[in-house]
Amino acid sequence: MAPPTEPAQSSETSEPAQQAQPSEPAQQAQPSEPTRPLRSDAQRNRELLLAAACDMFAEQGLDVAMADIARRAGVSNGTLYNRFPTRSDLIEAVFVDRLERMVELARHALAVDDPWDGLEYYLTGTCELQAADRGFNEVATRGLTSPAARRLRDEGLAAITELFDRAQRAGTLRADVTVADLAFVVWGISRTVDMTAKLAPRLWRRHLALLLDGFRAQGAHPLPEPPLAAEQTHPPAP
Amino acid sequence: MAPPTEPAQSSETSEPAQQAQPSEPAQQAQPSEPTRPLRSDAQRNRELLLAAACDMFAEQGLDVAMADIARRAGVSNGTLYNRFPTRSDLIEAVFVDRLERMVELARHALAVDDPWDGLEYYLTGTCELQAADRGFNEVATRGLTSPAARRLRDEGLAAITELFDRAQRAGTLRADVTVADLAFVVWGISRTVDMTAKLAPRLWRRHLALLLDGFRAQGAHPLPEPPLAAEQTHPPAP
DNA sequence: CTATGAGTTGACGATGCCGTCAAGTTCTGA
DNA sequence: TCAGAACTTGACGGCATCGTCAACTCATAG
Repeated sequence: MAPPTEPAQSSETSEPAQQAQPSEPAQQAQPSEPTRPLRSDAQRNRELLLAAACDMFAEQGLDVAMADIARRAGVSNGTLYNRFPTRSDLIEAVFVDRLERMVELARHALAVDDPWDGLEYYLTGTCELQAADRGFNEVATRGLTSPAARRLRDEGLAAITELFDRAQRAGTLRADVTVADLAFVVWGISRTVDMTAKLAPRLWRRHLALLLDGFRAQGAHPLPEPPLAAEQTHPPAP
Repeated sequence: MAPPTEPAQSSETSEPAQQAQPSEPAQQAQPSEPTRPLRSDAQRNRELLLAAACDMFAEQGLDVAMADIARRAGVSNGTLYNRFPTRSDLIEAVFVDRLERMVELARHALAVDDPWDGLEYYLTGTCELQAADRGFNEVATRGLTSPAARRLRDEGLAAITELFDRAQRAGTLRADVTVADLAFVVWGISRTVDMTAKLAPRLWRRHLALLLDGFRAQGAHPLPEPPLAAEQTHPPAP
């Protein structure tokens, strides 16, 4: 099977390219808690808010003023707080779909024949998501903490681990790295994207290529520190 | 000549190890502008402020409240603003000495016999400075803009360029990288330091080692993007 | 010793953001 | 159609930070 071509699209424009407006079927149907459905107008407002937040996060980062989001959505700040009591709630709601995309990406990557190409495919795709959306770039480093997000993260992690093992078995990925070391990719590219989004929006690819060469088995030199253990890669429970 | 051993000290403690309290001979003697010397008490306050700022920047980053710095120095906020009208002024004043250290480091590195070792020595030293001081870690990515800082930066750049050329001539550093690509090291490690200073204060060394392996000529794969040109690496004039 | 101006003080107004709530509006089920 | 619950509104109080300024203090030159 040939590598999927998806992550080749030009997604390093500064303008976040109107992506994946969240249109989930409204409030999460937690099996354990039968929350009554939202009233129709409330539901509409919720979607307006998510769309507004998605746009503003993408353009200005996760720290935009809550009131600005409400204004952009065309509702009052009271409504915003009604629907999403904390900023975190809003962030989680906006970015779950992106996590889903990452999981999908990892599974696609497993379908790539050559293990190294698969890994590269996955990382490029992930970084493209980061480069396309300032908000997601921050999310990717800070991490999300909701149970739903954690579940998705674990799913993704499983796929990536497989991706890693495969590439190590093939002898192309150096043997002394762990999935935890992928944090360096996310973190590093994240900063480069921050710094160069305006000036040189494609430069992160160069950073990625260099770092990736450091992950190759060929010519690897011993590493000075043990990897981060058992995924303390991300913040404690909500 | 054997590699100097300086950057081996354990400077990755979270507590910034009381380093290099600024004790410069008071206000900068600009040759063009014969500013009258500060009154003795004012001079003392200036030093108290620099010391306080140095500590607080190191512990809490560059965004600490100005009033907190003044309080820690034992003076009123009015005095702080008197001495340093803007936050930038204060930051520049606090961190010039660190820039000097970086220049020094680069020159030391040139004294190392093996070109690659010299490069590694320089980068490790720089990153140790970043890891030891949250404020400097931010400065290293944002950059300073005062004329004095720019001059120092250019001096350092000259030394590093020589370091680079030497290593490329020796064939250990890959031929398709530029000094501008060192930004990836600073930026990347900067983020890793941010994320792991509490949890795993030495982990950045692993990140550095991986990235450094990517800079080796041996087993280099072609890079997808041209390097950043002529040093737009840093922000516009003050 | 004293006059003078450099330096200090701390209260103050301005700004921006957060999150709440009582009063008003709108949807929905009967 | 209508009652009542769900939802919205926007003004408000609270908080933190910034930078200023008139009144005061103090170092220094003469």
